[in-house]
Amino acid sequence: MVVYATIVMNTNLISLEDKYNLLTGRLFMYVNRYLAQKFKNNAVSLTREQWTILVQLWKHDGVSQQVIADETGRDKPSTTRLLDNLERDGYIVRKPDAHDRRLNLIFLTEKGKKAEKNIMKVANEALNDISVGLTAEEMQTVKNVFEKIYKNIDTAKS
Amino acid sequence: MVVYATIVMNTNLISLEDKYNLLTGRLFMYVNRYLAQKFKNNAVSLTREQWTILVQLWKHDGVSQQVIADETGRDKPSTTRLLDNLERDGYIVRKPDAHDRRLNLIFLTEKGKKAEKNIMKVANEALNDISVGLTAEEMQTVKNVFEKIYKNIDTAKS
DNA sequence: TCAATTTAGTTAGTTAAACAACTATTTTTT
DNA sequence: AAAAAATAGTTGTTTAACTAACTAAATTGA
Repeated sequence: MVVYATIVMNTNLISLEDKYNLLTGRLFMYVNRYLAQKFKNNAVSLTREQWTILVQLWKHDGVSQQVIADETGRDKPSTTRLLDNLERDGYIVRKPDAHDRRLNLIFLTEKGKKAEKNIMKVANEALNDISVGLTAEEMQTVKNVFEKIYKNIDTAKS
Repeated sequence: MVVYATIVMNTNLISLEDKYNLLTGRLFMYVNRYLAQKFKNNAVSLTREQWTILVQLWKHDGVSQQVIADETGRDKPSTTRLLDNLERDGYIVRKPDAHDRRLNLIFLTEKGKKAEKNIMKVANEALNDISVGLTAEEMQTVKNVFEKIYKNIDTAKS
């Protein structure tokens, strides 16, 4: 009886309640909401999703939509529509690739390039606001846990 | 110079890159996708969001929409529409409160009650799949970090 | 008591994610 | 070289989040 209980505990140390609370997206809903508020209060008219695309483009633009989709973990239709809105709002332009006519290469406009400094200032403030009091050790653990979960999902899928 | 660098490091031990990667919703997107896939493969025709509402109702039904909104961290319009779909699909019914005619009380139907066992079996499998190899200590740290972030957001808002 | 405020819920409009189905182009295979 | 398969991107449809504006009912407070 005691032995059995021990075995169960060793293979499943974490309550379903905990897993439920940690993995079902509430934190991200709140973080998203906070970032949106922060953007709004600082006259940054971008969504979090648009911002994640721009973050990639500020590292390197002139890449295809598929590259951006992969870098941001989205599917193609979601990426198409995010880029539609970023193009409409003048942050990016699509240019057909000269060597492979299936590809659109995505370039930042002047507006898109100039926006980086202020937007990242606001975004970094938001990230700092919400991570007050976190230690490097805690952050490392969270990072490891997230990595494990990514791998678990990848394993389970196949 | 060295002193200054030390001060900066002590108050900001965590890289922006790390904060960005951990707090911008990618894990959640993948978890959501995995849960949706698991539901589909097991003939559970619910979204993650609908499921989180049912989880609350399985604990106690007969509560108002506002209570459900608060319990699941959503605003009222989102809750209204999730309940619209759950009602359309026969999992719940709305009944006006006899004592306060502003309130709709939400009750599980027979279908809603009977669905619990199978749906939670599938959901728990998914939660177990993605948390393979996590230790209780890691989980506790993640829990603490999430709590800190909740508090930070709450503080920063006001 | 009755006007003002608060609370509960809905509706409208925008953005985004998912899947499926589609076109156009390139690459592979035979 | 031509058919088949793979790749890039778009469009349509459903679900869900957010904000703002709205109706109805209850509470408050002058």
